[in-house]
Amino acid sequence: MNLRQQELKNRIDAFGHIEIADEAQFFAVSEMTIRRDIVLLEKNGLAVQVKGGAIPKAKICESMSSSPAKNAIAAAMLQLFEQMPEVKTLMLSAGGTTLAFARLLAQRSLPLTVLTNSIPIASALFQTRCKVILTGGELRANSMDLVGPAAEKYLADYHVDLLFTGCDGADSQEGFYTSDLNLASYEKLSVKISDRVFILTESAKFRSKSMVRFAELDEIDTLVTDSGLKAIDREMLSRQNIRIITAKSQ
Amino acid sequence: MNLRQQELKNRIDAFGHIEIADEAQFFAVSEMTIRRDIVLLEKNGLAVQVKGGAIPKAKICESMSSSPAKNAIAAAMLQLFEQMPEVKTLMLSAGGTTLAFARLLAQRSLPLTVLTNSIPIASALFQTRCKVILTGGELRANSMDLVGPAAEKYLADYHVDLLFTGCDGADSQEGFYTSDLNLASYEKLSVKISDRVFILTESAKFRSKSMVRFAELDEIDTLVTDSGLKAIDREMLSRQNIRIITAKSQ
DNA sequence: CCTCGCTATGTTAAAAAATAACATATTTTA
DNA sequence: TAAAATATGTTATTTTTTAACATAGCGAGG
Repeated sequence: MNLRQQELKNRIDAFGHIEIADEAQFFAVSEMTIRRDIVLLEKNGLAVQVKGGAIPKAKICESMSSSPAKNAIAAAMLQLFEQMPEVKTLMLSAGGTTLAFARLLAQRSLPLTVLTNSIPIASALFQTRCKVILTGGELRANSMDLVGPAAEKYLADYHVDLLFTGCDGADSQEGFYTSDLNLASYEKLSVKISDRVFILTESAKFRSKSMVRFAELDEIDTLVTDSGLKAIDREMLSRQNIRIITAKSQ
Repeated sequence: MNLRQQELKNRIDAFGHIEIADEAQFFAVSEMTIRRDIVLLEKNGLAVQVKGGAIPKAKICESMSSSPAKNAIAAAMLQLFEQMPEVKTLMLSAGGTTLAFARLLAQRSLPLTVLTNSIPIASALFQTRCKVILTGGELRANSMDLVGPAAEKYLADYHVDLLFTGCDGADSQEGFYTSDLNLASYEKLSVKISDRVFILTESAKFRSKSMVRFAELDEIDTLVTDSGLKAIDREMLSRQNIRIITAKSQ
């Protein structure tokens, strides 16, 4: 990336948005050149091209995209949740499905207290009636979550009515897994401080145990998943008194 | 906002972006109608119009805009900072100028440990070589900062080489002020756990004390400001052994 | 029950912006 | 230094956006 492009990015960040015509004049080059610069910045994920110019690229924060499957699960969870008006405090662990749920929650703007270790979730609930408490901790390298001993120390002082969490792998006899060691330790503690635990996960996560188990079956209250869950898994989980909610695909 | 517009917003959030042609077909209305819906969403700050469609609006997170004055101060600070290679840990308090500094720091991507209570700052330093530690705490209503007893408890365990902070008001005899009571309490503690304190602030903040003092003059090491600082203030501060760095306006 | 005024939507023409293709200049590299 | 690669400018074409006007639906008041 050349100097002009570097500086253009700075200007986009500084001003919040730039216009192609202005920048062409500022740098004394043709509009086409600025256009090409913007396309390059967009390729590198440093800016977003809008009508007459460009704006800064939002990092994962708000822009983490969800899938129809995740939305369906989140919607089913919300429906269930609305039948629990007594719940006042909940905890949302970092994850795509829990983020989808947080976005739905933001639309309702209920007066809840939400504890989370996910910046995207905190961001989604920003400026709603929810009181948002973010655990402290170290920012993970690839997702905007907070983990580490500090986050856990923080958690130890809390108690919540409900925990909503996803998983990276699941097994109908063994329990629920995550692929990150730090995260697993954090999740284990989350389960401990919560009265009831809801797992929100796509059925595809079943039959693939990943690295570390963070919850055994008897710690789980409800599983919310899509219609792809195999009958045998359904049977096994029910036998362990786990309630299964199946989201109807959209 | 009607049902279609509400649902359109959901779809924008869910998919990360939508195309006008697709949505016109999906809702069985003309493209013009979708266009009008998008400009309405944009007016309400719920989405951003891009070339062939729309994307979700990033909340304050990344998009907090900076001014040339703030950038100039941040640039001066960076220059100073680069002459201190021995510094390994620093703390950045929430604020516009400190955010501008964090953005410059992100470009250098130095192997530092940064402690902050600001989500925008954490976000700016995400995926750089900086190790970012976010204090826990309650999300403030109007800016993406973390404050409250939890944040302070968190802070109490730390020690850093340098603190960078802004202020809402300053006085060359009395010290530095902020307008928020919770924030002041947090800032006081920040000053305590830092070896050296740098104040980054526009000269316009002088001669207007705001509500609560968080630092007295003898606690401050260096003031970085623009060329608008009055000679009398400059004199006063120097007499208290405060080093003054003047950013050249851009 | 009608008509006025309001709003939402659709249609079309004009304007603006983005793209693609090619020409020219500039830098790299062998 | 010449050839190749890269960067920039110019123009024509296509796409997207805007603006202006037409139409349809709907409720309030007569």
